[in-house]
Amino acid sequence: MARIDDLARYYDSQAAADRYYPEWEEAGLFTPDPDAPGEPYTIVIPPPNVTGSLHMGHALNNTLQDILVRYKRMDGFNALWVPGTDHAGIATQWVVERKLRAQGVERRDIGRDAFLEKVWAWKDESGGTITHQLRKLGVSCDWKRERFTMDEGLSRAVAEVFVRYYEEGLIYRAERLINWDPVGLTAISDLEVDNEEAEGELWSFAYKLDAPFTRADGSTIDEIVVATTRPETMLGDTAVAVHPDDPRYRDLVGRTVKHPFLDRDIPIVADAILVDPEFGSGAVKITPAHDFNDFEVGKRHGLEMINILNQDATLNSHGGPFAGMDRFAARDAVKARIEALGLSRGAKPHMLALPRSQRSGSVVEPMLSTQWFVKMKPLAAPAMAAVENGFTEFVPKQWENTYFAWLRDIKDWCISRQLWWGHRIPAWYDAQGTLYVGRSEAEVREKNGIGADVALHQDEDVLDTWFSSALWPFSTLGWPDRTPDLERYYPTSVLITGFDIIFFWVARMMFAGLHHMGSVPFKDVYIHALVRDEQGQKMSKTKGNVVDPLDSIAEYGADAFRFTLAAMAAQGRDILWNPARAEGYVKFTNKIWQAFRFATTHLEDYDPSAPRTLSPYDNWILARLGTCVKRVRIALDGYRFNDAANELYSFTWDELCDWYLELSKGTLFSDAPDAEAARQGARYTLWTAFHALSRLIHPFMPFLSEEIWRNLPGTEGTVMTAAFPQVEDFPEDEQALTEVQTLQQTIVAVRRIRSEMEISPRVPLTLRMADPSRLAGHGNGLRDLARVTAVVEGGRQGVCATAVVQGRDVYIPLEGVIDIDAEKARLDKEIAKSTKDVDALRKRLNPGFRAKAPSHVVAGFEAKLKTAEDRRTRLEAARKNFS
RNA sequence: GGGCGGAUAGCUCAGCUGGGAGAGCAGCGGUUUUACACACCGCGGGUCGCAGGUUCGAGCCCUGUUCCGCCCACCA
Repeated sequence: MARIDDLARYYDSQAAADRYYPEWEEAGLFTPDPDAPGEPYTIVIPPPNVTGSLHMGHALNNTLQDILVRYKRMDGFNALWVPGTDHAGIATQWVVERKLRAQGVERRDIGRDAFLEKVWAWKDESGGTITHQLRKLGVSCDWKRERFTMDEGLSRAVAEVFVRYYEEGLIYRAERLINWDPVGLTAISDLEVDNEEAEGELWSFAYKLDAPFTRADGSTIDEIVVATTRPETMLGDTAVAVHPDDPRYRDLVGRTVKHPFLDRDIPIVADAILVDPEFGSGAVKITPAHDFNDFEVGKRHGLEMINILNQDATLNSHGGPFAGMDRFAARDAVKARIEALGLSRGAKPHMLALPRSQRSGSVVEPMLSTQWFVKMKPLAAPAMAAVENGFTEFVPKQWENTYFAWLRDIKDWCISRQLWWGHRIPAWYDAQGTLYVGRSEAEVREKNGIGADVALHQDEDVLDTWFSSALWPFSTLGWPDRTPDLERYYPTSVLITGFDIIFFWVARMMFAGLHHMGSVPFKDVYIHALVRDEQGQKMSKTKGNVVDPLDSIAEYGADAFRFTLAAMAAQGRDILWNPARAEGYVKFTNKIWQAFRFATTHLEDYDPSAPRTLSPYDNWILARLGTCVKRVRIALDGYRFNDAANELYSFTWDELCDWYLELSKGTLFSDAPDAEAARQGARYTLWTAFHALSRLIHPFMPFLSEEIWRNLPGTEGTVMTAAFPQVEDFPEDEQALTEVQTLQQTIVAVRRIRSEMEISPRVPLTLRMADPSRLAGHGNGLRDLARVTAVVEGGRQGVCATAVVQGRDVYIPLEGVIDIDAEKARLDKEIAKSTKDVDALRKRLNPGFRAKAPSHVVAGFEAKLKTAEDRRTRLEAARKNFS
């Protein structure tokens, strides 16, 4: 049995973590049994990049998940939290490429297989980093079920989904205009492009008509002026578009202009969709192969699509004299050439959106390319409907708008990447280029009757990383097999993630889950904020403002660190990391620990079966505990992590420590023989309070709570699997609440008088009041907390300070203790305050209010007014005694 | 261009369905009281961005507006 001497003077979170975490893990406490009873509660982790390391966003994200999982597990749910990592195609491949490049090796030099070996080696080397860091945070995910997006099972799921989509016509291969990253040398999806505002110029030049044209009014026109921010694209121009109703150009539609230095005639077409006659010259050069709008125009008018770029964005042979030049060099060269020809028609500054690759930062080039796409409209519709119908709910709800907005206008998803690291597309071609899609080469051969003598080669491309992430909620549970886990734990209960991946991930999981599982992948989606630095800046390595969660754990301990994140996680708002808050919560862990040490001194030989009587203090704190349980549950059930944390904080500090422990001391330290039952009552209450508190704080502070649990007599096993406290365990007690409230107000009143009149806490005081019975039995409390040594029946006598507690006068005889002026001044201040109070209440209780406000509200304010008026009357009476 | 947040005490932020404005930190004053000075006791401090409106009553609802931040978008 623990004695206080066994408990460290200060709580050591790190030591507790090192002691308990491995124990929990080895005992299999993170690993639920699908056959075990209990309603399932499932969370799948947003898989971090396998070779990444923990940042504050992860820390917040996983702390919140762990709080929920621990809470639900304790509350009787069959709780599963599936951890895992993502192969992060582009990101990981690039890291390895960079490492190789440092050794002077390019991936193409060593070839695909050798390169992939290097990536796997890197994955094996650094892949455990982040999961070990997560353990430091204390997360209770089931490491036995840890998955990786490229492990065997998940790769099978990817192939399966690909084939099914393909067979249903939802995946197709086509030549389309896509976003091309000329540095990464791969196609990327719309989401991977960031548009950056940039200053550029809108530069105009003239296309000469093939022959001067005499118009109906007799005038002659020989050129048409177009404007562009990317002059080099004129090398790929195959039309000039004007608005069909534009009187300036209407008569030119159908004629042609001559390309100034390429052997090409360019038709003038009418296009009402693209052309805004108000903008620029009202004529638009059309480059169908390098501009998304122009591409559409090209399709509408059957224009030739001329790709002028190589993969690295140098000009290809279609660039004529500029072939081989970089696109930006070509831009200047083309301009110079046109200027030299006297066709330049001026330029003006122009703000433009520069599309940049999220990964490489290079300027993305719209490029005509054959890629694989997922047809989105048929998948998006059910995904929207599921949220509209409430099968999945976002918290906070406003994010549903974001979700809808994206899905509503969604375009087909380009899923092929010209990378090596990732799931290779399950498609094969024979020598004639015939395409076969299947789960494996063997299946393709079998299904299509292709013998071993016929060579097949697999598509070189891999899939967008998010293609596999989209399957995460069911692929991790064993799909496509109907595993016990899948049956039991799908759909998951809640997804906890950041708003930045609502499109990338959440929406895609929604449609994948609906399509392949027939139901939503999660019931709730809790969207949490971004963790920023103190100035509200996004944390980034280049800014040097990154706070490393591991440093924070080392500094504050995982318990306080987690509590800080939870306490700061107000819905719908970014978290500005504030070390002062963390320091404050370190003190909170200390406070709990010290209080527990105190409790321990009284629980050494605690015998729960000993006869006991409960004091009003005992009943009071137990009732308050019940309220705390209720509020914490409501808060957690509503994903109000900060509310739950604040409730625990204020209950523990303000009520348990500041009041109950102090009030219980009189009993606990009493050596009166007849106080034994009361002592046992106080011990019972102490024990009960810490028994409950350790469980209540466990989801937030797993190690501290375990340390308490283990050292609390009469507990068994681990707090991790103890039942989360129920409201019903703690009876309400109106009488105790009232009684203690009276006592508290009296004590506070006395303390204030002491403080304001500078009466030393050592000077004992007497209270005089008309009805001392109201404080009967609270002599110890008054003595210990206010150093009031006597309460006598009677009115004002001699020089007294006067306080009004709950509408009754309380006198404190101060003969010889203070000077009268101090009490006068104090009373004047009180009266002024009271008057303000009364005035405000009278104003509120105007006729309109009385007539229209609900009667209980009116009654409430009337009572308040009466109290306030009474109080002022009493204070004024006290003041008169001095005048 | 469209959409979404935020603006509340010196600082950092809570404030759920409208019912006399809160916390932590900082500040000021006091206290070696038998768990804790990482503590205890007390105090001061806000026209809730601005202007209107609805209401008996608005930090909260409506309209407008200013600043900050974010997301989406093809005006050449």
